[in-house]
Amino acid sequence: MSIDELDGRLLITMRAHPRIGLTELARLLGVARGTVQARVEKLTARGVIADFGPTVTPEGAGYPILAFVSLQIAQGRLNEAVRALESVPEILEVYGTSGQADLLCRVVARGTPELQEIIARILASPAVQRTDTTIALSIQVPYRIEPLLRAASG
Amino acid sequence: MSIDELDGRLLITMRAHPRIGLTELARLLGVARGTVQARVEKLTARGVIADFGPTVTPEGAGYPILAFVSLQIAQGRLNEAVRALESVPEILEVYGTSGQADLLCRVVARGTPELQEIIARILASPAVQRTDTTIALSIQVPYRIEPLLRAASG
DNA sequence: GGAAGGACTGGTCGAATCGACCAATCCGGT
DNA sequence: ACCGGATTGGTCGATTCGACCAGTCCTTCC
Repeated sequence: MSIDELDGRLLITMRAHPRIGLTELARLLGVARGTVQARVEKLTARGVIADFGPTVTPEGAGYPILAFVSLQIAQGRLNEAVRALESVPEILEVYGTSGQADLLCRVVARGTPELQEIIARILASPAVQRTDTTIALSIQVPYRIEPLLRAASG
Repeated sequence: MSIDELDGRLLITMRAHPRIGLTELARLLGVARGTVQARVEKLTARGVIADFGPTVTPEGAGYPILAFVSLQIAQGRLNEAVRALESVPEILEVYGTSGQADLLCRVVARGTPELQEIIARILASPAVQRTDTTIALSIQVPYRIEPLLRAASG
């Protein structure tokens, strides 16, 4: 269920050099190319590597506003609420949560007026009782996974 | 600052077929290969495509617990707090926020006991006054970017 | 109206990589 | 001691990349 030291170095190196070939990757890691090939296949099969696709940033695509919206849902209407949220493309991910709120949504928008529209659209669902919006004013630590990989494998 | 229809189809196709070559990609999109090549270069230069590296899932790497921790920071000690958070590998991203809290952290852990340790480590910084932890109990909508790309370009 | 610049097209070229094989070796667990 | 999985080091053909090139189309500017 976890990753070993070679897996960690492999993932870190692949992320640092995205276009690297298996041949040079094996050279950097100090192992045979077949080994690298087998490891990558396993990591992909186990779901450690979700995909190799390009990482698209919403900011770059014209959505500079980021907000976290927590929702309180009417009893027994969770699925109905989730279906409504799924239909909003600006909602990037939704988690069921512990605590005061029931759902937590990561939302992006082209601007603050559009953010207001999106929140209004969320509230339009009768399953949603209350919303609480937190706007991300600044990025203090950009998303990173390398330190975790080092900690998990080193 | 935005993306056009061809950019949108390009990104969606690249994410759907990560290992696709420029040749077949151009064929699928119905444009010349040189065009695809130029578009990809521009999207990368503009930051729309952050990287081509593999997407590593914390769950797969042995960190099944996901939580959002909001922090209240002592006046004028924001940078000090951020430095402390940076040193914790399980903290994947941190945003400065509006509202009651000052910072919002995305945290992963191997288990709930370790999560408690991480929160304790966060509170160990004198710049951090109060924490409020929300655990993600379920994934209602997994992270997605394709609907946004369709909306942005279509 | 005409000129200029950029984007797109369709083609070719050599270098490099991939993915698949193979037999031999190493290591841990039974 | 034995067995099986993992790793190694090597080769093979097919595919792709990245760089060229000249020509056409469209938009913008003079």
